[in-house]
Amino acid sequence: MPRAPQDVTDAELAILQRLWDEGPSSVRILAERSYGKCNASQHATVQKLLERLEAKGCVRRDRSTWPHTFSSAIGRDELIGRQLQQTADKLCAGSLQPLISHLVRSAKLSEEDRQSLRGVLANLVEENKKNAKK
Amino acid sequence: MPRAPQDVTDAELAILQRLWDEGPSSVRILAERSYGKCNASQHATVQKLLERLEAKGCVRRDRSTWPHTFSSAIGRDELIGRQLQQTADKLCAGSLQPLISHLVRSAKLSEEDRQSLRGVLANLVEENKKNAKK
DNA sequence: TGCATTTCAGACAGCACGTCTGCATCATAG
DNA sequence: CTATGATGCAGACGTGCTGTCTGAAATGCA
Repeated sequence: MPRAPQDVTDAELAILQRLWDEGPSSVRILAERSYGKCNASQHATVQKLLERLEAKGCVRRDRSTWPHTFSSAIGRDELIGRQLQQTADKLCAGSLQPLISHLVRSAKLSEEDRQSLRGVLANLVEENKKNAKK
Repeated sequence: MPRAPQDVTDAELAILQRLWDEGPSSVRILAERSYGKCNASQHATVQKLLERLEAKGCVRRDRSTWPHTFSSAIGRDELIGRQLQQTADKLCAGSLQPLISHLVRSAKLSEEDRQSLRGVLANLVEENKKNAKK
């Protein structure tokens, strides 16, 4: 049984983080921020990672500029969701509920965290009522 | 930069699931449940996976019986926690809070789910008050 | 003792992933 | 237009993980 490739690799993630933090960039900018005074092969490495990220739909490439400008196609939050769904698939038959209850039970929540959670829950109840009405 | 090995591999996880579902077992039982009428090499494969799981502290081996009896050393919930912490480390600088808020916001929660969540939250508040008192 | 089962150590192939090389392409200066 | 330097692109490579497999030693039993 062959192994399944990861959706976003560690090195790829490092690039994504930079795009999230610093916005659209060229390959050179990204490479220099990562390596500092990058040489040719390091430059090519970053380019390859971007190419793979683009193939995975995680990065957009603007070919109208020169050099090309890369920007993230998914947000941090979206990637979090994918990762969570992945662990849910592996460990909970796809259900996210066990993850939630685990987190709420085990995580050290600050008072603000609990407040915001209660708020979100209340909103959910509201929306639910609306949906039920119509 | 070398890649980091996974903590629990897919094939290893399949073995763990069986131990969780069916309790302590011998290698043969596990192999037959996985392959059905397993041959020698499949038997050895399961053995190797158990050996690696033991090295990772996920499986206990009782060498006083013959054949050895294997049982899971960690629960499903504990592994969930490890996975969650891992994604938190990668995407949220180690904080679990963003994971919680993402789940509560995005997941399709049933009415019971929300009820139980509210209950857990209330309990947390209670405990917090107690801790604050003493 | 002979036989079947299990354990153990190690080898192996396939592949993911990060890296690197060579060449084509483009923009700009002179 | 040509020279020059930066960039894009396609593909190869090494390392090491992962699942699988082989062979021999160890164990229990008739």
